[in-house]
Amino acid sequence: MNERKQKVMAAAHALFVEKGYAATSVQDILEKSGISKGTFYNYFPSKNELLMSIFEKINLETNERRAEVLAGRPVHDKEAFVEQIKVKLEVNKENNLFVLFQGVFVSEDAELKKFVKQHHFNELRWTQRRLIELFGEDVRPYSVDLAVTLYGVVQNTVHFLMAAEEQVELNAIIRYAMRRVETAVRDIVQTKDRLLDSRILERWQPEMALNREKKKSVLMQKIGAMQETAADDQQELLSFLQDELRASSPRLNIIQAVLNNVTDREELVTLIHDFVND
Amino acid sequence: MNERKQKVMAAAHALFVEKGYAATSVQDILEKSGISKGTFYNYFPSKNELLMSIFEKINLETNERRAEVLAGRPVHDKEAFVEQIKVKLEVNKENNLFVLFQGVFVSEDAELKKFVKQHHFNELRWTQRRLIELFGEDVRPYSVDLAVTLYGVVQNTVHFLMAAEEQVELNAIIRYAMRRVETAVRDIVQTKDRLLDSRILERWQPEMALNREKKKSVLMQKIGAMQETAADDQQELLSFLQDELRASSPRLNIIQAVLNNVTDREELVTLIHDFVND
DNA sequence: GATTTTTTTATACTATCGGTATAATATAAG
DNA sequence: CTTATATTATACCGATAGTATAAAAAAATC
Repeated sequence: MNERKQKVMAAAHALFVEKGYAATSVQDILEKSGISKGTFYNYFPSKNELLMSIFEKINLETNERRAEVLAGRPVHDKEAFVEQIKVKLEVNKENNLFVLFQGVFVSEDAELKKFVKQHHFNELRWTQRRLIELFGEDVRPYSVDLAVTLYGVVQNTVHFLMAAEEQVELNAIIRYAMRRVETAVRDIVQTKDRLLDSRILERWQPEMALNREKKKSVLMQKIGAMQETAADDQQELLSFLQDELRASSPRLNIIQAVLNNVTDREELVTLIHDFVND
Repeated sequence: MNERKQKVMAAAHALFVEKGYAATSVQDILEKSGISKGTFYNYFPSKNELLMSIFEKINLETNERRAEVLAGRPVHDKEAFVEQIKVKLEVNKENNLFVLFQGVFVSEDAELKKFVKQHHFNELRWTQRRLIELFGEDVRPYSVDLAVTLYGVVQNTVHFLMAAEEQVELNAIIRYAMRRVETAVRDIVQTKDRLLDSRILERWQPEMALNREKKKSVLMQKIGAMQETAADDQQELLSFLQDELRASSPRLNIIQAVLNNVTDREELVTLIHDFVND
């Protein structure tokens, strides 16, 4: 991406975190990044689209950090899960996402609302999947309930402490919530106490799945493009990546290992992380 | 209050619920209520102040409905508690408060933010107190944790279902959350697992207490003013109310009974409800 | 009933907002 | 060198919350 455009995004990002979305005018962004209004609207169709670009960037980074946390550890590692939750909360805090998301709900931009809603659903689906990995298939029927509960307790506690201007000990909060979930799991599995259909989120997936296909396509094209200018030994690595990514369940560790030996891999790493963590 | 002013509030309230706060312009309110801009800014110093007036009115009505629910039932009646929680959620839904509150956080009006924050703390304090009434003094050290948990699970589930455009069965959600809390209570009391200091909200009370003194003063003045134009038999009732309200723990049932025999009691009922439920 | 005071109205105004339009200028590519 | 693209400065649009003001209407006072 254009270096200059990235500079504008960084400036806007800083202003949004500092003053909030609504309180930051386009004029502020122009002055901070030293560009003209024409250039701004050449880069971004609207202020809302700029915000979405920033969200997307944050999201990519979050997924990468979460993948790193889990790397080399079993999926049922509870400590890894706590750390992964923590990553999200840290990102939220660093980027003042709580306030930014609220600004979105106030705006009348339907696309922006949908974007944030989808993001929330993705997070719940991720939590749901991870909880099943943690506690086993027995909890699958209750996985949405548990995800909503965990998410609710953690988020509500954090927001409360922030409103009360108290120190927020993320580790303590997450571990506390996890202890509550563990007790709830035993209780719920035994009494078969279910509130929501665990497949309720699948209805919100198709669009995502399409999106995934698109990402896959972009990824394959990128690898193809790289192959055209690559040396022979690189060719082999890239071909292998293509095959492995096309598999129904790509072996992530192997991909990671191969990726480390690809030159000029920056963009590719980003794309693959995005694809794999979707 | 001015009848005309109330009509404006009702019109604005309807528009806010229908279109949201930010999307409703002052001009919209003028047209719907058929007043001029000058009159509007004579009634309300700003659009934000109008919103606060509406919040306050909603809050009074919520407290009244909650008091009615509990009337004549023991404080440890779990079903009554469920109904009281439901009252709040219904009010939130009817008035689209979730979106309205978010609009507040986006606005840069510090007073408005403070107002909503205080409202949230009051709700938590209320939940905390009721949970102790329900589960006994043993849970007091953990009452904030439990209140935040209950609140978090219920609110998050409701918001999720609304976002997913699913039907929201308030009763089922609240009862589910209560079952989780009951299990958590046993677990927590046994393991002495505490996250937050149960007195954490007391720090946010002094201002409330001042506010309460102010309400008391307004109430006493109102009764005094009514005495000046009242008949002798009314005088006695009003004097009794003053004495009783000054007591450290006013006997609510008796106040209610006496109040029923006061003529022209509308405003008084509102003030007393507000004071008593604070 | 006349006079005074208060409330309401209509209208024009300010400053700011997100976004558009355009003509001139600078930079890069062919 | 020429052409195409990117950037700039600037004026503009419609909508926003809120202010100012003078005239008209309503209410209160004498």
